[in-house]
Amino acid sequence: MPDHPTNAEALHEAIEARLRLADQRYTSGRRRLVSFLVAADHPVSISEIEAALPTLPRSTAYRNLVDLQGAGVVRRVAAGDEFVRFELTEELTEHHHHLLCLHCGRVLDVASDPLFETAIADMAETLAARFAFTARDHRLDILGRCAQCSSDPDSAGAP
Amino acid sequence: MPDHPTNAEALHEAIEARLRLADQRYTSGRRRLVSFLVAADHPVSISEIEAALPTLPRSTAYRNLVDLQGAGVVRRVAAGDEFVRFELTEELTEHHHHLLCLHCGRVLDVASDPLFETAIADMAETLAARFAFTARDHRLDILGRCAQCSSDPDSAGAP
DNA sequence: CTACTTGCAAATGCTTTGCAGGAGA
DNA sequence: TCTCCTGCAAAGCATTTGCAAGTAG
Repeated sequence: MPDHPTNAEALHEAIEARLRLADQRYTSGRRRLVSFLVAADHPVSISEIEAALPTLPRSTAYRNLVDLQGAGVVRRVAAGDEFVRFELTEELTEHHHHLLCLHCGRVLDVASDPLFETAIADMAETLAARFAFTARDHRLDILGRCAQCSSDPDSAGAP
Repeated sequence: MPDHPTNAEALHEAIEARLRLADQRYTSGRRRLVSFLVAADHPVSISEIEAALPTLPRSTAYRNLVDLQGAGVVRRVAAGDEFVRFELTEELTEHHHHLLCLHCGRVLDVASDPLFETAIADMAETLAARFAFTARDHRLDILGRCAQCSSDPDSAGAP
């Protein structure tokens, strides 16, 4: 029984509510942008957004992403060591980790599971304690080679 | 018995060797830059480098960092969601993770330990398998609040 | 000597911003 | 109708590059 929105309608309502709290509106442009983020099962780059929503000017996309971040709807993802990407915050989706393909730059979402999460949180706590650091969250990225790049050695470039 | 260089001299020799392999020279400027990375116990940003090595022009610093990356001496670190930072590769230091202060942006290195590493590697393997992804490495970032920012609520800004 | 490096300045390219018109509530 | 949003064009900035001089080997 997660406290996450469980269907598309509830999700959009939750997003609209968050925007309202920030005195912002859930316009059709923003809705298209968010819908794209929802449909993608991975963090998306600006160029993916541009390709998917050709009628949404870049400057508007950037500005919307800033606003959506401010409202706690979207967060930046520092992917490989390359491009900035965006995804819905975990309050709207679920906690997950990322698989980063070192070959093509693809980023995949992978759900963790409660056992792993407990173990990771414990480790994080232990490591943080050494520096009197207060752990609030963690991020686990797995670097390697995706299925496509394993079977097709010639593919290259970020998706 | 790590296969990492264990003292400063051996470290610089290892670095010089790597540069040679890439037909590059370990000039005094590069040595100063590397020494700064070694002395820092955390990933450093361009502005930190600039402050520490005022006589090293930015363009040269950038170019050196690119070359050092190519030689496997340095790697980029996508820290919080903010600035690019650089650190020595783990072949020259040791595997470690990062504590990211959400308040001031500070990034601290924290060594892991074999038990944790085994556990994390197993998890990574399990999660990767779900996508036929070949895990090669992992990255664990712990997000929270550093000791300084916990005691002094007013501090702000990246170091 | 020959090839790699450096420093300056100019160019790039992503991201942000100013402003006037348009849209949401 | 008041406030927020959008689009275009211009501005900002971190990073990269061209080129001529410097330097390591």
